[in-house]
Amino acid sequence: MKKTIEHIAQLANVSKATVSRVINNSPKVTSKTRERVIKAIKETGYYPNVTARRLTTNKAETIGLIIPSPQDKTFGNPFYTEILRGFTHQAKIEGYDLLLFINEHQFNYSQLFHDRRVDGLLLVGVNRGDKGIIQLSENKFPYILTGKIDYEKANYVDAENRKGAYQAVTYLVNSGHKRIGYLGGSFDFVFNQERFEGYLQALKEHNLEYGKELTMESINTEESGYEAMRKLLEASSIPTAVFVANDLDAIGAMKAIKEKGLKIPEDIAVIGFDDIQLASYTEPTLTTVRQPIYEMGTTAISLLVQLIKGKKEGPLKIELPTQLIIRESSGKVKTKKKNI
Amino acid sequence: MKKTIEHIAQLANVSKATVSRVINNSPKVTSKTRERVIKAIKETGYYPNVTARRLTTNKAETIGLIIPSPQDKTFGNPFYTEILRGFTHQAKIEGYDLLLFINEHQFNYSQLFHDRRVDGLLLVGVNRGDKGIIQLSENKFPYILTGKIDYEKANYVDAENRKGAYQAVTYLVNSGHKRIGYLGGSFDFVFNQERFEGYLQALKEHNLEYGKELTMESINTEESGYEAMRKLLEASSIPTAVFVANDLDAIGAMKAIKEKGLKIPEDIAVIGFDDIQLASYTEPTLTTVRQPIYEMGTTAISLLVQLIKGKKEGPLKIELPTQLIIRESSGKVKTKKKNI
DNA sequence: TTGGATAATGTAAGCGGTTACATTTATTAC
DNA sequence: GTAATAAATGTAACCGCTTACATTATCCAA
Repeated sequence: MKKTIEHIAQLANVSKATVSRVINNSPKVTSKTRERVIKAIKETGYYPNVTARRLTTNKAETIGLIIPSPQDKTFGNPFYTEILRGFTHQAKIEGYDLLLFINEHQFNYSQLFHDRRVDGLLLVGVNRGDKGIIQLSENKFPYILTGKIDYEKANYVDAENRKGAYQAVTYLVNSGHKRIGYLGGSFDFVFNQERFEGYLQALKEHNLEYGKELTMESINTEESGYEAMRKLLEASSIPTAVFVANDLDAIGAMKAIKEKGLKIPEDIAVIGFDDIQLASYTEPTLTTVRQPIYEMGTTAISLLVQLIKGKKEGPLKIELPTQLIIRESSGKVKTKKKNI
Repeated sequence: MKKTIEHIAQLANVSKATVSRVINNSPKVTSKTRERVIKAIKETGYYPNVTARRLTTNKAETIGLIIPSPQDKTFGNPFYTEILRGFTHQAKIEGYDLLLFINEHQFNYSQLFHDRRVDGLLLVGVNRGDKGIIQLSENKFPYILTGKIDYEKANYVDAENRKGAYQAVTYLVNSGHKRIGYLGGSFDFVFNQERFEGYLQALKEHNLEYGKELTMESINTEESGYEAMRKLLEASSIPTAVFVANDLDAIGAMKAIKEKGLKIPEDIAVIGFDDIQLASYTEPTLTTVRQPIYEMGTTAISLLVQLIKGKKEGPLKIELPTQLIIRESSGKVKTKKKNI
């Protein structure tokens, strides 16, 4: 038996409109009739058809979540799982459904708005040069990014990448390190550049040397971190500490260091970025810059909903603070053999 | 300017019905009129309103994806990320949207059908005693689980857990191990029990000892694997090999073993289960039983769509084969000092 | 040329809600 | 008790599509 608002109306001996009012908690319904309607609803096990509601109200009640293509190795990063937790949690609170999409084959974001599939878009891991975002902005489609891109009008929630990196490297400097390497992801993502800039800034402020031979690119997987570190270790003069712009690379890097027979942190200190769960279980445990990933997720949803409802206007730019979590992989620089 | 099928009809000088036929590739439209309509659609940048279509056709064109609660530590497991890849990929192919839900506060699955929010449900990481599933089955709601539960009519896609575990342990036996430990997750999940049973079966077939002191429970996180292994190592007589029912626990276990000053695989061999990406980057690299996680994802979606379309009927029970991936963490048993 | 069959197109109802506006009922003031 | 006013409820149009059925156009045979 199919149940519609009509049936409930008949059962409760009222009009469809009244039933609708009860469902939507309109104040202008007598408690007597309200009870009759509620009784009818309970008896029949009626649930309003969301599709019908969405059609009349012209709202999708839905947020599109765009995640990086599965092809993209970075997708396996625990960062995404964690931020997803924040998204789902907050979306439920705000009463929005979350539609999952993968960003591949130059996926046309705008279409999701045109066919009324979503009210807003949440984009994760977008390339800094992505042109689709400009289109969204120009069409005034509500959207928010997790992470900055090269578009000054973009709405985003990010972490204080530069500051976090700066703090980490400063910590290394204060521990006596003078030759500090850098391993990080492609500048295709702004956060990677910012972390690098934080690293550079810390070096400059302390008049420490910087050179190409101290840095290596990796792509945010254990594998690439491993390879990058191996290359770095081939140089004639290797650093006494290395700041790695994300934890997965850091874990790979630690593997390379240990394989070379070097000790962490005695021979080379390592600091990562992210503070993924795994960071507490490496050997040694990983000192790292914690991003408030979960909170970035909930914040992003809240802001997006405000954009959707017109309670806020873009551009929205939020940066949440990071925190240096000190564990075993960082340490004071090894005192050189005193061969004066 | 809002665009509806009406506008296109006027522009192309045809009726709404004809436009609808063109959109839905109905064969009964002259190529002349079809072209006129297509031209009008292109000119206006018209996209059909999916909500309206869904209301008339009474289809949500949507699959609900239920993932374990964020509270649940296991959610961070790379297993989920990987299976998600399979889901999104296949859902796109089949033309279904994927709605993301989290399974918490005794979430009422059935409601999603009643309010026509979804056409089917895909449930990941469901507890073996979950009663909600019975309700789904009895209501003939299309759904599919990844992983068996205690309900013989349940539809599921799983891996050959027992067989995989059996192969792994048999491999250890063939490498000369006689005292083989087991570390695995709670029997709240059937796959854990099956893996344990595979372990037991292999022991029995080779007349090897088995005892409580050889096994320890963990919960599929590095942390718990670490703790469980530590406890196991406190026993008076420790195993020469340990089969760990999932990779994250195995990684934690390896940490505990190394911390104790023991070598892998010389002192204790370790075999995991899953073959997550990380398994290739541990030290030593982890021998493990590979599940076809991605394929489990695509298979689950395909089957679910067939259930939705009435092309198949439950119960549907699929088990995909596993494969033993041999890396460094397993090895021949250390030859005892020959004190005959 | 005509008529019957067939293909193309149009008409209009319906999907299940919401809501502006109309109508009825209750409340209050005198 | 009645009129004026406010509150509760009802009526009916509408959201933007799909589709059964009706109508018109096209084609072919006789």
